[in-house]
Amino acid sequence: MGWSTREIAELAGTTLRAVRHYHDVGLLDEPERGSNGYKKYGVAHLLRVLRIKRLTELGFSLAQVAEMGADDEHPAEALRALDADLAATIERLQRARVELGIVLNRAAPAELPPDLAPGVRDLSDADRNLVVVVTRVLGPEGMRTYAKMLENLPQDPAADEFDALPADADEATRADLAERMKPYVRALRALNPDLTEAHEDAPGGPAFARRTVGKAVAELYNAAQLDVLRRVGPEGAERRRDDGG
Amino acid sequence: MGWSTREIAELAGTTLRAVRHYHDVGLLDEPERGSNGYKKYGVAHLLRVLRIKRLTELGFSLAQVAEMGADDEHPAEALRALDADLAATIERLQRARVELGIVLNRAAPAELPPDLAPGVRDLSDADRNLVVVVTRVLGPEGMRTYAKMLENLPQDPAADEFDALPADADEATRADLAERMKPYVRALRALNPDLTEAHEDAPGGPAFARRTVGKAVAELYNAAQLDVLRRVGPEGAERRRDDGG
DNA sequence: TTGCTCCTCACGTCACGTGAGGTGGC
DNA sequence: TTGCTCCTCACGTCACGTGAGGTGGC
Repeated sequence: MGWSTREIAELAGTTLRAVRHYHDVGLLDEPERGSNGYKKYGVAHLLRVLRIKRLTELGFSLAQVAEMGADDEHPAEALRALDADLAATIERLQRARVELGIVLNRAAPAELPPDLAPGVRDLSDADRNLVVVVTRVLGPEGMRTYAKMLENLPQDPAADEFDALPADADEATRADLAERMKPYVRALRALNPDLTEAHEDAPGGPAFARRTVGKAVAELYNAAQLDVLRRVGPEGAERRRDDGG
Repeated sequence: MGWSTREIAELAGTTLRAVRHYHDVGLLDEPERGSNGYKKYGVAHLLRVLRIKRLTELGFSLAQVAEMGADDEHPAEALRALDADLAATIERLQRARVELGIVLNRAAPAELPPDLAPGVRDLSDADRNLVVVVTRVLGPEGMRTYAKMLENLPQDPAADEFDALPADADEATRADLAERMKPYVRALRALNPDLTEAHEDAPGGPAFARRTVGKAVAELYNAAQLDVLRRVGPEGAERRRDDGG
């Protein structure tokens, strides 16, 4: 009579080591031993292990299980808190699945908030990376403005040319490209007059947002591209199609 | 120029220590240092940290992130496997919430499979614990038979008396109670003829199931109750209303 | 000089997993 | 004697958390 450690473990659907761990942390009383030193577990132990297992599967830590004591009463408060946790976790995982779906469809890199994904599909690598950085510094209001812009990007006939511009492109090429991009930038500004204030509610402050985006631009585009941007925008390279400052 | 460790951590929405940990495990290259030894991070680092963070939030381990390499390609296979994992986890958590709801309504102890919960509402503590043990040893077929029995328990007018029977109840009391319980046991057997084979598909074998349930009965009821059970059932105490052997 | 940020060890946490080395009954 | 199960240390794992002690620019 009396179950071995392996037996209660299997009856409870858990492992040898888990049962011993519950002894170690004081969650489970040690049973009597046989003459050979083997533990001999009873029904009370099995019920206890089942209770521990169920509660941990529900998401309680062993410390919380210990606090809840040995009686059969489950404090309603703890249960309700856990239920809220579970609901939040489920929502988080469901959002994760949605994002996974987007990534699987190659619609956007995984680092982007899902609502920005559609507008970003046709951008170059550098542009997409810039979008990722910008989304890290804007506040909620600026984010909305920015997302709206991405959804309504005008056609830029010189976009491919800009993206492919070699770092050592000569002066004439750069000047010509800048001229042909000016109408695009004007159209962009006309379509998105609010863009100028997009950085205003940045959590780190407008100045930090501006510096951060400026640094990203400087690192993501090559020398010739940066020169073209300087010629195109009246206020310097920080103001490409992606920045609101 | 160049972000500090704290800055990329905040830009990426993670912690100082996490960024350093990514260095430690080789997931993130160390950036150049300033003359004071401070690290100076660039946009590529930020993008990398964001990628690591997004992938780990999706449920990948750091080792898996490392395997996926530094490029922007997310192996579709890994993503699909993860998606299946997420779906399973969500289902598990949703089941957990359902069970939480049952426990909150005091309808059953948390250790019971949810579909058995309704029939168990009115049982004594000992009976409920016996049900818990029985559900640990039966196979799927036996479980169905057993659940059906719990849903159709006949009325036992002597149930309260049995549950309250003191361990030192005298001979006359025990004999009388046993006589009055016999019709109940007969009715139970008539309603559930399959119960005799409920242990046949037990995963640990019928013999183990029988021994386990017998041990549980012996521990859950007191001496007088066990004596009554012996008198009531033709085959001994192991055959109370709960056992199918 | 005082604060503040940065740095590098290095041990702690949580819930066990995984041998390492030894014993006891068939 | 060989296998098998049980036992007790005790270190390992994973993704960081948390001080401990020291440095550098304002």
